[in-house]
Amino acid sequence: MSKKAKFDRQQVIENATNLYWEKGYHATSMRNLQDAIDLRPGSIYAEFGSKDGVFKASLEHYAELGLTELENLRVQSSSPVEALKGFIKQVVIDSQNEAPSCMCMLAKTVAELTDDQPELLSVAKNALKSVENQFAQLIVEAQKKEEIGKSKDPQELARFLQIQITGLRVYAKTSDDNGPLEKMIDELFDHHPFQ
Amino acid sequence: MSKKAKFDRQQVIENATNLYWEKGYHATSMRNLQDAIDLRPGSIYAEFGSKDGVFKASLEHYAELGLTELENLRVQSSSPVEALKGFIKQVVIDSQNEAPSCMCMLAKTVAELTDDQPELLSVAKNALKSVENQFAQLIVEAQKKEEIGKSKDPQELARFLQIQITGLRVYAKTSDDNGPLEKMIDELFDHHPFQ
DNA sequence: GATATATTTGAACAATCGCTCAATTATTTT
DNA sequence: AAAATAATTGAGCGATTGTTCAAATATATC
Repeated sequence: MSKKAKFDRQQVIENATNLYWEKGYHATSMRNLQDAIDLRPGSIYAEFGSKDGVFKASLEHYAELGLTELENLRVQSSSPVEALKGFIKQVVIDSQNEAPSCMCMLAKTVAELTDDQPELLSVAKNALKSVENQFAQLIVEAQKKEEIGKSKDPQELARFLQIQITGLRVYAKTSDDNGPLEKMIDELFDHHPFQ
Repeated sequence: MSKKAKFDRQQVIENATNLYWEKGYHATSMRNLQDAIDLRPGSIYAEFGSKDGVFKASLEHYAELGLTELENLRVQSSSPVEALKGFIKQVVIDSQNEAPSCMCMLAKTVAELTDDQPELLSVAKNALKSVENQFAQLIVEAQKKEEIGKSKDPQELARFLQIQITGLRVYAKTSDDNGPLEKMIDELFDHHPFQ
């Protein structure tokens, strides 16, 4: 005695993520969103509650995307350091052609939002921390395989990588010459604080 | 036979900059702006033409602020490297308490805007490049004083610093522990690519 | 002090904002 | 097929957006 047929929630979130990722939180209107995910207001508000609700779901989906990609690269490669390097090359270099924005959606959100949106800001910060923790885990693994010195602090190295990625991605948006960036990525693990 | 008395243009731009710097381009409305700079629409549009016009003036003022601050630090210090380090500490650490936002307004703008605002995006990119060039100039000076090896490419080192600053400032917004960041800044010039 | 002229004011424009909800549609159970 | 119920629709709410402009105001010249 009810109607079950529904839109594909995963597909809706994916489309919403791509739009928010490209335009950012404030520049994306609910009408932009309605077009992008092909849903009428009633359905959106029944499912997500508000514009913020859709954005929150998008942030979480985006973070999940990144973590999954990192896992995939880890499985494909026999070396944790190679997986990390591959991930960084992908987000800094490849994302310029493929992704909705060459910016990291989480960093972009942290940069854009203020304390007027404390919950969304918190979601973005926590997601960045999750990625950092995943980095640290791969670094621990690399230490076990003697790819990285065992005296190094994994969390410190992971934080260092986060900072490099954020800096590199913003810089990539200001420049059309990837050469210097690729070189920086290639050399990332060959010097301090890794060596 | 005319009326000359006018608002203080410099003060108006300064107030506009502080608001835009804090809230970003899209989250700042013309009415927010009217309140912050205490001008009615007619005066604003007569002077700046549009919301974009005010933002452009703010970006240019912000860039000028940074370049001036860098020059001041250079004069105060006998060492170009110390001036650079002081500048970085100021924007990454001190800005958290003092500035409208701990983010760099230029990086924040590059991160937020898309090709829908090509001119504003271009102004922000060019301003970042100006700062980078100023870094390079200080590095050349440091090489003459043997503070940095003469074999190093000043533009490459300047680019490296820009990337570090951007990464560090975004990270600072996600974390409340400045300790690791201060340590990173202190060690910045002691390793590759500087040494 | 009268006149001319530039500046400043604030009401108001059309468009869009996030969001609501009565009405319609589609599915499942009886 | 009828009844029950959940999902979907889209018109439209009040508020806010960037911007305009006629009217009011203030200053410089005569």
